[in-house]
Amino acid sequence: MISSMNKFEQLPTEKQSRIVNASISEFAERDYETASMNTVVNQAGISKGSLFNYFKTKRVLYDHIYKLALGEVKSYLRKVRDETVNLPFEKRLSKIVDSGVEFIAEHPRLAKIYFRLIYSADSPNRQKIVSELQKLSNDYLGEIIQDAMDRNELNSNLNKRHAVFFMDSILNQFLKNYHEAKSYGNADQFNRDEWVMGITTLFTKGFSKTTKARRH
Amino acid sequence: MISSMNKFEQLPTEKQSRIVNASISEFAERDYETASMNTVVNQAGISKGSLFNYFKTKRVLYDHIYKLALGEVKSYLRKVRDETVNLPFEKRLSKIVDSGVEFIAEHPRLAKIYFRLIYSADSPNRQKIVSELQKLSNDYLGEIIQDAMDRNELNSNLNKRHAVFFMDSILNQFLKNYHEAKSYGNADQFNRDEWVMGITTLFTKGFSKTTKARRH
DNA sequence: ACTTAAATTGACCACCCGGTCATTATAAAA
DNA sequence: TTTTATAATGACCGGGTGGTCAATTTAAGT
Repeated sequence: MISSMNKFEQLPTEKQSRIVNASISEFAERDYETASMNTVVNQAGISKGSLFNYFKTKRVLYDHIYKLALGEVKSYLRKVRDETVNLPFEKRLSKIVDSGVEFIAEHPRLAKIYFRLIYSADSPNRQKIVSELQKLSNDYLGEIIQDAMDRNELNSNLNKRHAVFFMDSILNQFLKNYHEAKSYGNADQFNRDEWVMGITTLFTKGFSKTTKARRH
Repeated sequence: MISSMNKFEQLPTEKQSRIVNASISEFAERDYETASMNTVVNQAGISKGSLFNYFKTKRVLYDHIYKLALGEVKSYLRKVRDETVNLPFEKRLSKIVDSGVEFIAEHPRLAKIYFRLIYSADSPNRQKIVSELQKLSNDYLGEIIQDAMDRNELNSNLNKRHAVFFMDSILNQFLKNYHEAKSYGNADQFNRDEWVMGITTLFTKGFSKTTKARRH
């Protein structure tokens, strides 16, 4: 197999992980334009020439790293999806939030790269990446919402595209805020259970008076 | 009054607006770190020394511009709030979205700066700015939600902090996507009325089966 | 041990940055 | 008109960037 990454992939794994580690740190800390290849080589303990031998340009290195981050996110999502297939919608939602929180705790730097991708992103190829992510989220949340509709937990007439969008907005924004609060050291203000309940309540019942009679 | 902006404010208005214009364009196009003072001076048609005479540093210029952008956004929000005090919640929400769309159409560069602020933001002072914005949104949407609660349009037991957060997430994300779709030339895929209805439906009724009996 | 091939290095390049300041052009005061 | 104060200029500075490549070190082949 003729991979464009050959040079890098044939390196001893220890060296590979030093480089990946340094790159993740740098791209988590600074956005694409301001991230420095010099910082990467210094922290990885290799020479500049070597890095540019393994990755022809900064762009290629960045592509490698963000794909890696996204891969981790995806595998986490897949895992929680598969582990909750039989649970009701509310429990599923709750588990998704939990697993997001867990992911952030375990991979804070990857989370930072992920949020940079979906929110900020003067990253190269932004348009392509964002539309890929929208498809991903659409497939993922779309499936979960469809399941809930099939089980009569959600209104089968709802506009799936809208529902996915709303859910995606809220989940990502919540996790991003949680992540930031955590890195600023005041995550304790978040009562996760309360928030999860809030989200599920919004999605199922909405916020209007439950006893209010509907006209006609 | 001893303003730190004196130098700039005492300039002929025509020159001021050339500088502000160029700065807005640059900070809309590139984020803080990569925005170039050279580009600004060239586009404004003034010398570098002059710009640094009016604004001591890049930071000071940026502060001036983002405050300007935020001021415009705020005045727009205030306007729609005041014009809709007597309308029901759903109509109000609809008008807010409309006015957001209108703002983006009229001030696309300011919108870009605004979204950069709330989403991306490796801007200087990010933490302070973001918390100011959260307070702003909290006051603004909080008031509208409170009004709706007072009129029995929304459940008076709902967690206002949550409701504000959810609404803020969805509104901003919707407008951001709309803005991006527009600048990529495919805004036609957005049926604004449908989306507004979707948002209000979510907020009032939620997405569960409406006929489903509630226990007790 | 000697030769050859491959991997690693870091000085170096052209370019751009934010910011400075001696010099020049402009306007006000005399 | 001449002098003085003020405003505008752009060459220049130190520093950082992504990327290159001749020179050197390391490893492999004989």
